[in-house]
Amino acid sequence: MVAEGGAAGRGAEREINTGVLLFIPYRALENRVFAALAEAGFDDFTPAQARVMQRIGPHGTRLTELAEQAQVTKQTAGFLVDQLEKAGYVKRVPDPTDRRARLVCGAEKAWAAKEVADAVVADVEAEWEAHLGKRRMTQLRQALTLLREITDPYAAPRG
Amino acid sequence: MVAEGGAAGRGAEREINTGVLLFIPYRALENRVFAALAEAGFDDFTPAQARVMQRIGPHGTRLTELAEQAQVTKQTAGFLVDQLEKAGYVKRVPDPTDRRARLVCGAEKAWAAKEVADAVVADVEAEWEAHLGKRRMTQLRQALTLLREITDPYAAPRG
DNA sequence: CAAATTAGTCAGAGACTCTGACCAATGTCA
DNA sequence: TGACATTGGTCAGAGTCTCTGACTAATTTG
Repeated sequence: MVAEGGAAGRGAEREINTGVLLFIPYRALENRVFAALAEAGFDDFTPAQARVMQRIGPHGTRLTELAEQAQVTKQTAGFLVDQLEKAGYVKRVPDPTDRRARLVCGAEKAWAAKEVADAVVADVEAEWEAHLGKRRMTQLRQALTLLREITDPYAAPRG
Repeated sequence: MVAEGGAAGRGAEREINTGVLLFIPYRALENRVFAALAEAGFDDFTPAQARVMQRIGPHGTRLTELAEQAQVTKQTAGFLVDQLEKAGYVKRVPDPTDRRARLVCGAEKAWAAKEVADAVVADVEAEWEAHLGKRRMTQLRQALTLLREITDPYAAPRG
């Protein structure tokens, strides 16, 4: 994967795997958001839980759908939602259109946390833009959005 | 900004968090590499182990350094290296410069797996380039490399 | 040499994720 | 309508990942 087969060791950044290149800023952003949330008192959920919570739509989302989007099994998603429910971030309500299903909905606490998270993301994006320049930042987002078409099985169909 | 709440709804891709945008292709690439490795018979290690193995330099790397770069504790890194050692992917040799330390070195099996992985990464990058166009792909990598300067605590600082 | 630092291990616990088995509601189709 | 497959979800159990805390041993510092 990474490593630098024949190329020299530490200095040689010429051929860094694009995957790693993507992961590094992702991880940095996640860390920042997480730290800020903890500082704001939202320290009672975990990254795994957050990755599920993030995907809850404004009108609630089914467990199975959350599982697919987060790329975990429905059992895992169920486990994580249980924790989130106990911590007061989400609630489950019956799905009026299907008596088998329930909708996982965000609670007040979740929206409050989202507000904090959104603010940090905005900060970090601003820092990145300052470093890259406005043009390059826009290009970056455009390229990533385009890439999503062929890498995200759950991308909203364009058009 | 604005919580637009529609993040999960199908139409609203206007304000997708840059973090998610980074994560989607990263995950897609990782999945592809992992599937290809499994198909080639390298099915006896896990993603977590791979993330450590990936960071082993050509001349071996200390456990502590692996831990820092992979952003896990040294205990976790040690645990993962134990598994990799049992599976025959790495070996530990004494560090000639420090008798406390040992260097984690890749074994033949690791280089063989790396060859498979590199090939898949090249394939996927080619697909991405085909989708984005050569110019945009280059810009993407440039932007990410630049971003690394402020998001990767282990980036080679000098030029 | 004493003290502080650094490399690494051991032990224990919590968190994450999976497979397999299962139940209940829904959809399909003759 | 009634058998059958599908879909939404849970329960149980196991393996993996990760952390904190406490510890040993070698190195560095003064």
